[in-house]
Amino acid sequence: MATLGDLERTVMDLLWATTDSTTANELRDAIAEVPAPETGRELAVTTVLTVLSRLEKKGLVERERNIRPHRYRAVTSREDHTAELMHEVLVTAPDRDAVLARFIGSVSEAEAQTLRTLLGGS
Amino acid sequence: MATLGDLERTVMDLLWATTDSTTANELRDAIAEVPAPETGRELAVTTVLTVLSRLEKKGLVERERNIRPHRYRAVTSREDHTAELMHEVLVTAPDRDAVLARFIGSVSEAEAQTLRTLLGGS
DNA sequence: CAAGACTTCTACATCGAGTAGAACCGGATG
DNA sequence: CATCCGGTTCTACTCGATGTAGAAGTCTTG
Repeated sequence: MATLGDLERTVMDLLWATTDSTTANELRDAIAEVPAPETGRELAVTTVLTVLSRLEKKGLVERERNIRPHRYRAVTSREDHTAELMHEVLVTAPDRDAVLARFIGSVSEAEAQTLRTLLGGS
Repeated sequence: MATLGDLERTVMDLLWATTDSTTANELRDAIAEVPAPETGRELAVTTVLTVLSRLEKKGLVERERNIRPHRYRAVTSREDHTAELMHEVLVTAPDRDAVLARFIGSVSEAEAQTLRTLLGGS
C-alpha cells in the first residue's frame, strides 16, 4: 500500500488542489506558503523534482515531458485515491462485513445519511 | 497512521486469530508454520519479542507482566482495527462525501447490500 | 555556440522495521 | 544460599523509504 511521506503528501495535496498542471518551480513556491512546515522554508527545486519523480514512479503523478519546464499533475483525484485506499484497507480483513459494520458505527450521522442516499436503489 | 511491517502484520494476524493470550515462544512456532515466509524459517525468540514490544508501544498489543512467560494479546479485534484505519483514511480528505461516493462504487454488490442493512433505519 | 534554465544522477542523513547476540533478571533446585 | 536456565531487555546492525540537495548533464534561445 503506497504510504506517503510528509513532503510527498504536501506535494500531492497541492497537486490535488488544482485541476491544471504545475511546474516544479511553482510547486517549490507553493510549498513555502504552506503553514505546516514550521519555518515555511524554501526547498531546493531539485528536492521537489526528486519527490515528483518518486511520486511518478508510484503512479500518483504524471508529467508532460514534451514541453520544457515539465508540467506535473495528479493522475487521480484525491477522492478517488482516498476511496481506493479505504478499499485496500477493507480487503485486508477476512470478514469484510464485520469491518463495514464497525466502520458504519464510526461515521457521523450526516455521512450515514449520505451513504443511504448513495446506496439508494433495491 | 500506524503502518505495519510484514513481520508485525504476521504477528498481529496470529494474535487476532485467537481470543486468548499467547507467549513469545508459541508465536515463534506459529510464525514458522505460516505459509508466506518462503522458507518457513524459525526466527529467534528475541526477534519476536522485539516485534511484540514495538507493537505494544504502538498500542496494538498488551501483555501480562505479572506472570513469567509474559502473555500477549491484541488490544482490539482485527475488525475494529481495520474499521478504524478506514476511518483514518476517510478523514484525510476534505470532501468526505465525495470519497464515500467513490468508495461505495468500489464495493461488491453483496457488500453494498450489507451496508443497506446496516444503515437501515430512518 | 555560449549562458541560463531545467532535469537527472549521485549522495548522504534519518527513520522504521527485520533480525538477533549480549547482558540482565527472577524463580527452580540441589 | 549459590547456581542454572528460561525469559526479557539492551544494544546493534542491515536495509529500504524518504527528505534534502549539490554536481553534472541537457535543452533553448539569443
